[in-house]
Amino acid sequence: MAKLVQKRSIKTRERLISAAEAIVAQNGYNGLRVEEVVLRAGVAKGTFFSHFKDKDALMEVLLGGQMDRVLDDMAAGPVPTRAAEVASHLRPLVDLMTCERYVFDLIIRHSGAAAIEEIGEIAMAFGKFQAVVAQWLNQAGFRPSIDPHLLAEGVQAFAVQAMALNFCAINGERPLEERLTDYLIAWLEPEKPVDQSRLGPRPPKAED
Amino acid sequence: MAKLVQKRSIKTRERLISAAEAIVAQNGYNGLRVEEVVLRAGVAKGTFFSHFKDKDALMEVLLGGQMDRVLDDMAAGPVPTRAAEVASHLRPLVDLMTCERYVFDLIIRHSGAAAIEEIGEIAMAFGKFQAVVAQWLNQAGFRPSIDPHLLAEGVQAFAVQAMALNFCAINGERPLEERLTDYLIAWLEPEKPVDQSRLGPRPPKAED
Amino acid sequence: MAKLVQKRSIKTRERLISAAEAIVAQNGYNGLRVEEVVLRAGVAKGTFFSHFKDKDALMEVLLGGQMDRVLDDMAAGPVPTRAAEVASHLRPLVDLMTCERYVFDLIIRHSGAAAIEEIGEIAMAFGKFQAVVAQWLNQAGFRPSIDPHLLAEGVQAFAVQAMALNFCAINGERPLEERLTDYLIAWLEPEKPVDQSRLGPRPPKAED
Amino acid sequence: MAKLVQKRSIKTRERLISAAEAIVAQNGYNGLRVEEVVLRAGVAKGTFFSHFKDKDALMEVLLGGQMDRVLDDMAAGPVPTRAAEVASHLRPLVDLMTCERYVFDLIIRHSGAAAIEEIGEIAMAFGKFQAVVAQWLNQAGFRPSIDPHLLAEGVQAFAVQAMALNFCAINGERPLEERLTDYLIAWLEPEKPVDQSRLGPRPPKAED
DNA sequence: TATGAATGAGCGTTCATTCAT
DNA sequence: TATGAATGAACGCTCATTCAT
Repeated sequence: MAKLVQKRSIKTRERLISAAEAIVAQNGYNGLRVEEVVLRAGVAKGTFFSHFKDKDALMEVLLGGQMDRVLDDMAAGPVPTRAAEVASHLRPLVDLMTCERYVFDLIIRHSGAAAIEEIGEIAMAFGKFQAVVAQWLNQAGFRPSIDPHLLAEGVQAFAVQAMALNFCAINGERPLEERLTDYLIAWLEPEKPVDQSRLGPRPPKAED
Repeated sequence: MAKLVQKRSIKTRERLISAAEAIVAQNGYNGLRVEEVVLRAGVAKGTFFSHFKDKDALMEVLLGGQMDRVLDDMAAGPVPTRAAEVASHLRPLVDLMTCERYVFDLIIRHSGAAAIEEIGEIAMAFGKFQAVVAQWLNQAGFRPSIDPHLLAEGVQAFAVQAMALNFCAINGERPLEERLTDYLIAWLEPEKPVDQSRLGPRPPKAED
Repeated sequence: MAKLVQKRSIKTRERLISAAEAIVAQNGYNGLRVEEVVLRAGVAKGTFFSHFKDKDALMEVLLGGQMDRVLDDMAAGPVPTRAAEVASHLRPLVDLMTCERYVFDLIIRHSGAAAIEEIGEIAMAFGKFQAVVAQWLNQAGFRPSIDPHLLAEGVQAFAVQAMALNFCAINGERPLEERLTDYLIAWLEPEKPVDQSRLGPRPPKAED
Repeated sequence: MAKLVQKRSIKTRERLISAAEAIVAQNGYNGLRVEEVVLRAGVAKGTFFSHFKDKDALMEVLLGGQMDRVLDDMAAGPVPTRAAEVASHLRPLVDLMTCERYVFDLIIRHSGAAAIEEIGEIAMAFGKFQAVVAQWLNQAGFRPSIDPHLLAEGVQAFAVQAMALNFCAINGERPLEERLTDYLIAWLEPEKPVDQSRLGPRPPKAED
């Protein structure tokens, strides 16, 4: 009996999420309106807010879920063996995170949990991301003297940086993946420096 | 006459900025309301928007100015010669950027210019940051085989990452600077890997 | 110029009130929705709340205005010379206050100002009511040994009591005005006691 | 078995009431939420509504019970022989009714029954109040030419008026009992008019 | 009786930004 | 430039009450 009641609740939650996903498919994440979600799900507004603290909480579930699926694919796929491959393997996640400026901002804002009780889906996804990448780097044998978790944090830092710069028209010329590749080569394969000619004209320097 | 008008205009702008600074001192950046700014400055709301394109433009002036001052100090100070020193030299900038979550988000959002015509104070400050750090790294001779500008971008990426993690209760134990130092050692002194025992509790060591 | 701007504001306020009055005429006070008011007035919701603190504030203006008009008529009309006349002269105000249960409750709730700065239209109307009635009683020479203001307060007390009882099905048989008349005779003409047969069968008493 | 169920039912009802009383003690009547009541009582929300028609029904039980106890004390106590004594004897009831604005409004709203079947605890308490006061007035011999029940209704009207005015900051200076005393002197002892100087600051007098 | 998820309908808020004067 | 009323488009909230199980 208690279970039946719970089932109803779970069903409602799923209907809300499905409705939201349908709207996102049409209008994008930024185009999602709580009003429309409850309309499509056929539930009352109050019901929405008894399932999700606020709109962001729904967003967390939606985006966290997407990230999770992408990360599962990444984890299931082949292990990249070179820095450039790491960059290209990150593509699906990067594409998701940069599909909308709104999405990028939201994910970054939720990338860490403000409190241990508040670990949301996105923060969890970032944890998983760290684990997957650390596993990759470990297996591929990148910089074995460095803790793979530290390396993985660096990969995240560079990925975020590359994505952030990608939203700037000023840096728009440079493809995101190319920029990320350069970062990762320098980070993961420090002994094999980036081809400097790619960086554009450079003032002569003493040590050059 | 034109001059008089200009003078009045400049004065108004200054009054708006002063008012804003006073409010920030009281309520923080996040607590700043345009309403209150114009109230304190004794002008109409519309006047605000004839001086600043939008609220963010004011924020840019306030925060960009702060960053600028900090960067000038950094540039005028001694050049760090080891990764750990780089981390500690970044302290003032890091402190400014992490004084409020709102400030961090805002600065990150404005760290790159959306368009070439729209380069704001914050984006400029990041340009300066890049220049200062590249200069440091160049002079200190970190990883000479790598373009100092790429290295500097990495320093920025790691600083941002360390700051972002600092906002998470989950990672709260670890001091920001310690974390950043580890990043920078691995990034700037790849041949001298991070001491892995630092990731947990750490006994004092002779070479410290 | 400042005046012109104010004029716009006054016009908007008037349009809100007119719209509200039209709705009340259709659906009653209880059927008034803020949403519909702004729709009819053709203004934004935010505008409503910059003119009225909340829905009750609008209600105060509407009902306070109505009360005011009724009281002006009362003041302009002839002075009642007997208690029964006082009761009948109060009719228009009583009718207004009992037109809806919602109205009665609201008026009672706002009949006194919670703070001196918060004197609303309804509280003011009650002040005026006191003045009008005191004037009546004074001119008519009711109980000259008693302060007319005290007498007027009593009239208010009895009127409210009669109205309150009128909302109870249990007391519904007795017409409001009849009940009020009995009260007022006993209050304003104590030497001329109420006809006791009107009160229904009564147990015999020693002093009867 | 039926008895067992009844017992359980009665116990549940009692737990609900106890929980409500505890909450009232903490947060006042106005701060009582059905949610919290069921939480404290350890039952489901629906259970509440199978014991009480609605929230007001609970309030009736709580407040009606309080009023009842107060009225029993009043009935058991000595009979007031002068108007001023009536006012002071009403004190406990007045205190209860004015402990919160919410309580006053609620009691007034329930002071009469909407229908004969719907006579609630509060309406019953008012019936009792009428009986007690009528008995007092009859025994004390106030205005013997007037039906004590009419007199008692007047006492209620004046008490309510005095309480209502007491909630207004505007009339805040004047103590409730003093005001009520003046009303009752004029109502119950019409031949002995209120000393008009009492309306302002008042010198001590011999006959007091 | 007991359960607790769902309801619902409107209120009030937010506050940067616009625009007619 | 200056004014300040008006905008707007959701969001979030309220919370007693209902109802299917």
